[in-house]
Amino acid sequence: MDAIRRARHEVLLKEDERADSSGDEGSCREEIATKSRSSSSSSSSSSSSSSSSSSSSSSASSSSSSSFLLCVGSKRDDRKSSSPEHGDSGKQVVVATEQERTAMEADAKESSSQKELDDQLESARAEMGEARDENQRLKIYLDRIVKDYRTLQMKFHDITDQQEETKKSTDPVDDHQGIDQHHELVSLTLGRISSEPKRDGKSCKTSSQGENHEKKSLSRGLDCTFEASKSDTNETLPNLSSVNSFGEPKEEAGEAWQRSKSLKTMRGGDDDEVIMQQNPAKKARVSVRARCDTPTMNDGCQWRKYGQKIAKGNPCPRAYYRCTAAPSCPVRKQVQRCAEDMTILTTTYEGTHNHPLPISATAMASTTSAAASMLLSGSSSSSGSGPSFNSGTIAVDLHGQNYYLPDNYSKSKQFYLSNSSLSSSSSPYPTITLDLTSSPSGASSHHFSRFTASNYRPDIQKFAPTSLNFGSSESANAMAPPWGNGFLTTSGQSHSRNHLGSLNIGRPAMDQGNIYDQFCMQKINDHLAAATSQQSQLPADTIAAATKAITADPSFQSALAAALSSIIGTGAGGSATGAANLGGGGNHLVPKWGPPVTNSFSSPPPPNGNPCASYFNKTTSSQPPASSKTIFVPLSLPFSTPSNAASASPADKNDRAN
DNA sequence: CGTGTTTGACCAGCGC
DNA sequence: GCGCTGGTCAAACACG
Repeated sequence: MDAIRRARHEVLLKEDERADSSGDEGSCREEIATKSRSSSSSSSSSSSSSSSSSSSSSSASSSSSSSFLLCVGSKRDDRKSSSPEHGDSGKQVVVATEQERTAMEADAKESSSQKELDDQLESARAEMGEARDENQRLKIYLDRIVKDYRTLQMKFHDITDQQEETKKSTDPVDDHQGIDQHHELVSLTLGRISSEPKRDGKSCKTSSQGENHEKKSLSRGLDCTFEASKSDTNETLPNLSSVNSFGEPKEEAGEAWQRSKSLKTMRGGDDDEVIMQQNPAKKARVSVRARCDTPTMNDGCQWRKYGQKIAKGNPCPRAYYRCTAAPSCPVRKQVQRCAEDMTILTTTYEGTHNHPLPISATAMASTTSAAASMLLSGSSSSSGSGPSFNSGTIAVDLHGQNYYLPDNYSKSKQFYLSNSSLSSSSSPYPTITLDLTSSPSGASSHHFSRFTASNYRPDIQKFAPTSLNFGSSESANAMAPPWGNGFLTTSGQSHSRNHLGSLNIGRPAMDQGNIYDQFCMQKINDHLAAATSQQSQLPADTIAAATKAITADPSFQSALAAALSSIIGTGAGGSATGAANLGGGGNHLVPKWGPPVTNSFSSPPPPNGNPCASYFNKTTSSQPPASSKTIFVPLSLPFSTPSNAASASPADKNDRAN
């Protein structure tokens, strides 16, 4: 009781402190104090008629409630102490009985009020417990961060020491090795270093400076916990609390884009400018390669073309689009056809929408955001690619869903920063490529997308292809492909029907009213998060583990079946309504199954001669600077990939049949 | 007339 | 400093 009272008093004191302070610290204590404040204010409002919403200040109301609590205790003590007085004398007895009667009446009144107080105490106790738990969680999280930081710091020192030793021991003429090691160090710099050898050479020239810079970058990245990258100049640290609390990392890419716009294009207003100055350095691009006959993939967003260029090395023009769903939306995309296979459309997204998206656009937005987050977080975590790098998690916020990826996830080197895996080799942005043009072959793979983040290290060729199997081949056959062309750009209505059965990194798009999709994706995501959080020894198998977890869940399977039936049942209803971006293919609502493709790194091109796969093989193997790593991550990307001759999947047939 | 596209010009970054 | 390239702007144009 005493402890509770003390704790409550502490809470109230904190409330007073909060009332006094400006509240810009954003620390854990502040958060708890905030929580306690809300709880205490609610309890105080229930206890007394003068609620906190009245004209009296919050501190006054809180102090009154605290004194009230103390008063209750004293009354109880008075009652106990007054009882022995009853049997002293007859007169006193009469007086005592009268007193007792009045006391009884008072007791009756008090008992009711005491009940209320007990309730309040109970609630306060519960609130305190919650606050304590929250505090505990935050403490654990903070400890983890500090631990990670120290571990990485030690690792960094080890690496630098090793580099020094090797530099001393090896022939100084052996520049290549030095460069390689520098690459290794560069990988610690959270991905802002270009892969171009010239720059590396330049970095080697100023090795000491480079090391300092790298250390600085690393430390800064660690300070920000999950910040992916930093530019070289004058960046300010982002709001730590916002990063650590996983609140809205959504804005990161958008802010990055704002920075990329440079000063001349600050038309977006003061807010954007402030944002740009606050968080200037994060830049992640997500490239999506998909077969698409239409001029652009239909990802559900509204885009306005603002430019077109003939990029070097590709006769196909590159189109520049800007999101027009909101005037200040920083998201842009570049659309370019693959030079070697004109059916492949490469869409590069930059930024994150700062506005509510139509349901039809959430899948792409979530996926790209997730990929960008993975890229960024993976880049920061890939700094610990050394063998002894351990501990720590990567948080990937997928539109409100936080995933904690163990460090082994990053240790598997599944995600890399890159200049770009696209033809724009000079792009300094980390780019992750989601290849939806093909899927791995094999019994366990049917419609998997390829999730590729190209690496800026050509000397590293560690591939960790991982395929996700959602179960038996029958169930896989029953599953619709992750990308269909149900998404309409301008209609704002979702007609997605074909994003089941695939692992959606982000929040899935869904038919309005089709909760099965969401449920399934939620299931998948949850399972993936659970599986990845449990992985410890075999990072390359973690997704497979997640798959196991997914497929092992009968509820998921039933939900999947329900979703499928729902999709099939309502499939005919989802018709294209002539989205502007859909072009001639807008009428085709046939889901597309990617042709079976084997692992592009270890296996020959697919038998059907998928040019995209061959292209990707080229990009990954024959092009030295673009060594990429690919894992098979089924993505729920409902692009419009209409009218494709290669589309002959069972789901396709089903769709046509319906 | 409003909206979106086209396209030449412009600008910045980078390498030589 | 110059040229190249990517990215963006904005006037002109097209379309419904």
